[in-house]
Parts: sequence; C-alpha cells; structure tokens
Amino acid sequence: MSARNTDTKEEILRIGKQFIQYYGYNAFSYADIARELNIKNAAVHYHFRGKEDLLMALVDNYIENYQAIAKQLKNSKMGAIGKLDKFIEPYTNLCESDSICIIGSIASDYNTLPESVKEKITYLIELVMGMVEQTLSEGKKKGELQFKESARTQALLIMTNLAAGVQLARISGKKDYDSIRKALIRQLKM
Amino acid sequence: MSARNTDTKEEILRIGKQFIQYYGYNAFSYADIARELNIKNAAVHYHFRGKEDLLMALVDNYIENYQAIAKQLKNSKMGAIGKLDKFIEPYTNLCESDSICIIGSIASDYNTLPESVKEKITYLIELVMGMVEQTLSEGKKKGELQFKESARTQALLIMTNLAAGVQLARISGKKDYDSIRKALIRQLKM
DNA sequence: CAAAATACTTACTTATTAGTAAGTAACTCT
DNA sequence: AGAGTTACTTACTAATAAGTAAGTATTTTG
Repeated sequence: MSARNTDTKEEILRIGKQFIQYYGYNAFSYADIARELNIKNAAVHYHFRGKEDLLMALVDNYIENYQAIAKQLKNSKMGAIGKLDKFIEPYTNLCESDSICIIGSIASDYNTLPESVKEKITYLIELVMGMVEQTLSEGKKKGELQFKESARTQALLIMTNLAAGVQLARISGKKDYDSIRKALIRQLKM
Repeated sequence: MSARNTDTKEEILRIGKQFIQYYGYNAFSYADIARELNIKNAAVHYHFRGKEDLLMALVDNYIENYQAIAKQLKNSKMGAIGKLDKFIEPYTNLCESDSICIIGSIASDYNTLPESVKEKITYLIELVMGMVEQTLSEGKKKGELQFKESARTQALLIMTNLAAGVQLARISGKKDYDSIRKALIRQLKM
C-alpha cells in the first residue's frame, strides 16, 4: 500500500467540490474526504493545511474555469442562445445529482467563512455576472435576444433563477427546475 | 438565579430561527443557543429533545404563519400588487440582517437532514407556492398583473429570484437584491 | 549512491458536538 | 401542608472535529 500518488491532491479537490455541492461546507469533514479516498485525514492536511485552504483552492479552480469559458465565448461565433445554453448546462447537471452550485452553497454558509474566501467568492461572482451580462448585451444588440431590464439586472434574474432553481429541485423535484429553465430561455427569445 | 421562566421555549425558537437564517443549520450548536440565552445546553434539550426536533418545531411555526397569511390574503380586498408586496417584504427584511430565508437555508443543507424534516419542508413549499400562484392567477384575471408563463411557473420564477436574491445580497450587496425586487414587480405590472 | 524532497501513516491533542442522568428550586394543585 | 409537576443546573459521556508532530517508505536529484 501507499505507493506515491501524484493525483491525490486533485482527487481531494474533486471530492471536496462534490461534498460542498452535496452536503455544504459545514457538513463534511477531512475524515469524510479521507474515508472516500482510502487515505488518512492527515494526508488531506498534507495537501491542504486546513479546510479554509481547501475551499480557497476550490474557488480558485472555479475562477480559472470561468475565465477559460469567458475567453472561449468571446472568440466564439456561437449565437447568444447557444452561449446561454452552455452557461445553463452545468446547473442542469447539478440537478441530476441533487447538488447545488458552489455560489449558492457558499452563500448559505457565508457568515461562517473566513474573510479570504469571502473576497474570492465576490470576485468569482463578478466574473460570472460579467460573462452573462456581456452575452445578454451582445445578444440584444444582434437582435437575438430581447429583455426590458438592464443587462446587469437581467443577468441577476437569470442567475438567481438558476441558483435557487437547483436548490428548489432538491425539495420539490426536477420538474420545477425544468419549468424555470425553459421559461428563462423562452422569455429571452420572444 | 433560575426563576421559572415560561417563555424560554419561545426564546429558543427565536434564536434558533435567527441562527438558521444567519449561519445555517449545520453551523450552530445547542451550546450557541444556550450561551445566547444565558442558560445551559441541557435546558435547550429539555425543551427540544434534539436539534431535529427544534428544526421541526421551527418549520411548524413557519407553516402556521403562512397558513395564517394565506387566510388573510384570501379574505382581503388588497390588490394583487399589494399582496405580492406583503409577500416580498420579509425577504427585504432578511436582507437587512444578512440573513437568508429558511427555505433556502434548508435547501442548502437538505442532504444532511432527517426524513421527517424533508417531508415537512416539502409541505411548506407547496403552501407558499400555492399562495403566490393563487395571487398571480387572481391578479391576472382582474387585469392587475400580466405574465406569459403559467401561474405556477411564474411563481417559481419569483420565488427563486427572491430566495437566491437574498443569498446573493450577502456577497455582492443589497443593491443587487433591490434591482431584482424592483424588476420583479415592474415586469408583472407592465 | 547518498541526501533531500515527496507523499504519505501513526498516534496523538484539544475543542466541540449532541445528548443524558441525576439532582434541585420553585410553583401548582389538592 | 404535602405531592406532583415544571424548568431548569450540574456533571458527566461518547463521538467527532480540526489539526499536528514525528516517523516511514518511495522517488528524485546532485
């Protein structure tokens, strides 16, 4: 046992992300991660000094991810609806596994988190908001989308529909999430 | 010390509600409640055998509350916009204290909760949903409101906007919540 | 091939968690 | 006035939490 393993760190991040989205930040422990990966909790501490550091790393991952997506969308010839679909897709997947988005999960535990994480999550939200806002603005200019609010407000409406949509789906079922998702797109198209 | 106190039970419920909305169900303990009320944690156990029982009682409180509101609205001559404003008001107040609604809080911790609570929260959501749906339907029939989705879907859109709106406000500020709230009403009026 | 770095495990600590059993003071009822 | 009942406190338990120090096996590097 215990041959050197180069991707334990990534596995910890993977499980950590899963746990945050499934149970919430305050409802899983390093012992839970260790059990899942058949290692000892000290091994988790070796890769991430504390839970706070793990969360920071996770948020960093999301930031990098969304930065990459933002770049892709910028250079893409995809239509606005297509871009929005790409944005919505991950939420639909979360729904399938009874999980919620990291922003919603962190928002719920927000008052128990260290300042460092709070700052980083603020940045992540602005990043995501900016992306959606931009997509909406462009889509409107090109006549692909229509909405009456400012792009910022419309982006807020969409993000809150999705974030709480996956939360609600846990309780009242996936049908409700689907209704929300379809209504969202329909209203932007008409 | 320790004169008989008849409203400790209600005080526990009050603080419990506060903690759930501010920290989340998994981020406060009976010791926290005891400290806040200057009693011992065993006293909290005296009134509510376990945390699960406390949560159940809290959800029961919400159910009674919303049943009372539903009855009021039914017999009220208030316009649909007025009724919606009454519904939205508590969310705005939550925002002021950096708190989130109990449904959002419970949804986030959903996968860590006992079955009994899950069932009860499902009932609470249907109750609230029914109320909003009803208000929307009536308002549309009377020409006070306009929307293109079904009343159920429109209610879902509004509830998710509000629930995630207060969550988002924690991170990106109350202005975003206000934008959402105003847009919501504006769209229904036009 | 030896030293250093890496990726862990073993074995622990300290704090906090939910929860309980037994005792006690004050009030209520008869 | 005495017997319950209520509303607690005192004093614990067992489990789990985050975290650490020291040791070990494997791999990389000079």
